[in-house]
Amino acid sequence: MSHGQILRVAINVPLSRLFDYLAPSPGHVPPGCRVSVPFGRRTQIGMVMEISGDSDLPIEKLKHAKAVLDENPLLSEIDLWLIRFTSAYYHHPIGEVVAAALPMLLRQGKARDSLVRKVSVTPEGARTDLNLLRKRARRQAELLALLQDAESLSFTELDETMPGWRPIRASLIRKSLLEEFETTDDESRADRLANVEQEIGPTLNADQKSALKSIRGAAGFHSSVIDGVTGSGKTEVYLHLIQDELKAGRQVLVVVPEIGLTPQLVSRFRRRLGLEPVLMHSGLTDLARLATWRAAESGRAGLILGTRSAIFIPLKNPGLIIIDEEHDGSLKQQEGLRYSARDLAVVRAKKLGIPVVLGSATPSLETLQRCDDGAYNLVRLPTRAGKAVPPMMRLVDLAKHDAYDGLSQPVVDSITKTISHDGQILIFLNRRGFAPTLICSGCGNIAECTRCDSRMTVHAASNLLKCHHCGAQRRIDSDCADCGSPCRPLGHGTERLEDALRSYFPNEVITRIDSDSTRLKGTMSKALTMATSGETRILIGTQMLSKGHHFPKLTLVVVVNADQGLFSTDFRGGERLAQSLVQVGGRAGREERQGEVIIQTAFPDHPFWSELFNGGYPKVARSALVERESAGWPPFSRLALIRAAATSREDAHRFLTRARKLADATGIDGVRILGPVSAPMERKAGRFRAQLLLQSRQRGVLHQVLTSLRPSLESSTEARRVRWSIDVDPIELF
DNA sequence: AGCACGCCGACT
DNA sequence: GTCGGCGTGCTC
Repeated sequence: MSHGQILRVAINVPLSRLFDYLAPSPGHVPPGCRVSVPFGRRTQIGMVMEISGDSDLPIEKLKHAKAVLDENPLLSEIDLWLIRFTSAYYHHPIGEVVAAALPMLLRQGKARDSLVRKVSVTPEGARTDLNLLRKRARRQAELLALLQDAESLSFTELDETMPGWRPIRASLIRKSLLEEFETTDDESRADRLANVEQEIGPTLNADQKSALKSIRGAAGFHSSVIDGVTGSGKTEVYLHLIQDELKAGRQVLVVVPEIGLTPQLVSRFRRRLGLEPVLMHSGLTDLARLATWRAAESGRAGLILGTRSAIFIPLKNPGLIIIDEEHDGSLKQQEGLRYSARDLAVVRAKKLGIPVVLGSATPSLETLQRCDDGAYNLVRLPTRAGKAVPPMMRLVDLAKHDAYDGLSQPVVDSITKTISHDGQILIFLNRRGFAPTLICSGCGNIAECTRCDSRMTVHAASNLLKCHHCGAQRRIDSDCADCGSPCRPLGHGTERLEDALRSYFPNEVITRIDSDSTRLKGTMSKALTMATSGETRILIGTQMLSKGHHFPKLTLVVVVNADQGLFSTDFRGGERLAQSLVQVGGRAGREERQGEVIIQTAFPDHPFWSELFNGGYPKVARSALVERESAGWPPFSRLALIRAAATSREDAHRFLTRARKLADATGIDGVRILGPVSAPMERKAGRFRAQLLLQSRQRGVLHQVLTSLRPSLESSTEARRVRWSIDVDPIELF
């Protein structure tokens, strides 16, 4: 018996099933359209995933959807397929996957082409001398300056950049210096040609040519990996591939790590391709994200450049997907829907029947293994383009040389020498192990966070103790709460290092770039401008400096302490350390002068070093693969981690014990279950954390277990008292 | 998740 | 006698 069409709708709730509704009125509602539906006591926006002739529920129990929000589907069949795949593969509620795939405004039910109120300068306003205006009306000049630079800005953008601008706008409109207009965002942000002439790139060297040939050679879906050392001209190869697609009228999606999407990269694409790349990243306003999404979906944007969430953007006419820095951890989301943009890129490209290119100077072991398997086509760019030579690396033994305030004498000497040659220096700090703590000189008590199992970090400049795990902060106590003796900082923080450098080199420009020193808006870009122009002599920073920036005079990189990575408990420790050293080392040197990398270590005899120095990253990667195979770690097995956090330790463990029982009860062979165990840092932000690790040689059985586990866990009573998640292919084991 | 219902403790 | 705590159930 037919009941007309039943809409199977995904709703943004943590439940892994669809909800059935009757169409609001007779007529066809295609999948991919949003609907507003009554859900419990409230109204929700949902996505029609499929149409069905019947329902598991009695028809009379079904409600009617209230309205269809889209005339045409927002998502194509293939886009919907990607969402279903993601939900199934990562064992994550489908409604939440839809939410992750859509820009906020679409999630909230806004029209895909909303009218936007904008303001721009009139020709007269463009000519107005700001200095003259500034004398009588400072705020008016400020607003006019913004608009002279930007051409036009929306009301929302101005609300954010210049609070209280609205009354000022009125006076400027009265003077005919500004005008107001309405537009749909797609018109204003089309894939317009930039006002720059298309720049001609350098001639490709033999390696680049053969890489291009090899990638262009195959039609339809194929995965290629460009293994190219820093400076080998990977991006040049991308540019040629992108140009091919643009000429053929197809779109290209380029995904980069969070810190890789720099203005420098964008302007390079703009100059070389002669078009404005459309951007998607966390720094954009909701409206700007919608505009990008819309430009991609409508096909008006040729090149879409974004961070991991861009992997879900619909493309009208897709031609190629590029994942740059494919080894980078930020391509994997670490909360909520824990997906890997790199892995989804490959399945998406396969479904679309288009090529995918993964690029890195330090490919992940997972990717190298798939090259060995023959699943991916590996192309190498083994030499730096032009005349540049790779940097020289050496170790400084911290057992032989005291590193007062983090700097050993050989390092100080090298810095001095580099300065005399007008070179720049980058002091690189691995994130962990560099936090100065507060210790009591009497009883040795160390200041700890009250909500986490961690020590507080001293921030001398603000006179605060901060917890880097939960964000808690408090004033530095001058005396110990227990014994009353005075407290003092212990350990080398970036601040102490900076102080030491300043006393050694008082006449040099020294800039520290990290999340603390650049929290204020604009300081980051100012610091980077100074550094890239060569004005800054010594740069101090963390991982964020190792990618995407080019410092023209940089010839010396100092790695202050690499030892935490050497003895990491995580099986990925060695791979990560090698990647970050090679990446940061790649910043050093230029055509005329060889770069130098100095690494301070207390363990110069550790076998890791001889591998790295004799065979570089490929050697480290090879031997790590051998180790992984014999230990049965990924990529030779598959992992899934079930995490739980609760206000009591017992609740977290009880939930995971239940999960383990359920997993055992499936009777599926070939899955090893470890735990539950408490997380190494058990308490974080006031919650006790524990985890259960599932491991299998075959992906299939692991997923069978998870598939049967998820619904039982969702409805288990133990789940009420915990926050829990499933992490498939975790990269952070703890 | 978000919301209502329901059943036990300290307040006007 | 009520207000409100959060345990339990449910959402087509």
